[in-house]
Amino acid sequence: MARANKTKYAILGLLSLKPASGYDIKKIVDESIGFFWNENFGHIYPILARMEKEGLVRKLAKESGDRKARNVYALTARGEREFLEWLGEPADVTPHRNELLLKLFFGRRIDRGAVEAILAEQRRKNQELLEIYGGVARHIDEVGTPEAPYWRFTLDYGIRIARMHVEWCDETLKALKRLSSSKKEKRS
Amino acid sequence: MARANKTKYAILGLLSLKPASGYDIKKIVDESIGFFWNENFGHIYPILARMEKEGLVRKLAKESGDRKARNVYALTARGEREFLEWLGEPADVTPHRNELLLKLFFGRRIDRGAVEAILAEQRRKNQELLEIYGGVARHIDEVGTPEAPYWRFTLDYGIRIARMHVEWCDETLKALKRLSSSKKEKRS
DNA sequence: GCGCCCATGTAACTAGTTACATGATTCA
DNA sequence: TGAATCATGTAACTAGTTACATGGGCGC
Repeated sequence: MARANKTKYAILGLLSLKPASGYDIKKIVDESIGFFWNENFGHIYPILARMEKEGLVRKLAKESGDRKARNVYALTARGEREFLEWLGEPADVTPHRNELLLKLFFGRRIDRGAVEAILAEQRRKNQELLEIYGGVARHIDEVGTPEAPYWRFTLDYGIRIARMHVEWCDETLKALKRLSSSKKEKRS
Repeated sequence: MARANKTKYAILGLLSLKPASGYDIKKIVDESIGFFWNENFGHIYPILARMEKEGLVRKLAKESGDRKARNVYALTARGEREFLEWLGEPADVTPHRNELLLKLFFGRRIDRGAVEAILAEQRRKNQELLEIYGGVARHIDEVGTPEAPYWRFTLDYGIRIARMHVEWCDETLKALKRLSSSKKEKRS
């Protein structure tokens, strides 16, 4: 049920908002969905070419200026259909492969201080994210386009997850301290 | 700084707990860290072979029974060193590529009901996870091995994230309803 | 003229998935 | 005897990353 080639759907989605070049796509990804998505040129260009062959996207005529070899793509009807089909399907759960948890799972193999350092660093980074997100939220609320509520939902998700990280780090750090002290008590 | 080939470190970590075969590794992953990690045979076997060539793991002598071609691997000193080195480094933030958020970002392109269905399904699956985790928590608390606290930390993370999902789904569903009603008001 | 951003692309590689082939053991 | 599980592995593939090559346009 879950589909592979997520890059394809991300590109179809962005093109469904407005026509864009490969370069644009990369920029839009970085600037607007960068906190939960990434793409790179080495993948975007070949995939655009393939999608054109498959009739999902088409190259628009060069802009009047024609100043450069800018290949601007737009969705075709088939591309639109395929995008909407994917969009209506339920999304995967199971965000697999969490390296932080993998490290923590093996945490007993290093000294407590090292584990604490990892958690502290994680907490710091997420606190940082929270501050950035605050600014983004203000920005979204200002624009007020019809898409804005949906963008706001994704941002809320990001905020909640960062907050959850901070809280979990705090709790885990506390629990580690308790671990240490109960060890000491046993020794005495 | 962030290292690729996460499978390698997962395998080194598991072997650091006790020697195991490729088959064992797959089973351990599924049964104990399956909620945040996955591996498959087609990757495990080649990578074990490669690590043996690199001197990170070594094949133990066949067990006395010798009943079968079971290749049991153990860490070498070098493997141990490499594992600990990785373990001490801070973990990545940025859990990239969240398909749920990608869909939601484009949510305005489908009707409200379809978005609600996606969220409801997501909520349901996470509620389900929460129940499973409850059982796992009891299990961990019973065993009481020295590793148990660390395993408990990873599980707490899973619980928090599932809870966060449920809450966020609820809030987002509410917000969607508000969106609908404000549209209607404007129309009247 | 130099550095920076725009812009497209290819090549080489690594990681990871899926499907398949093979055969032993265990137990109902 | 036949299904389930144990056990190893290969082949073919897809996705995704990194590094590189190339060149135009713009502003200082």
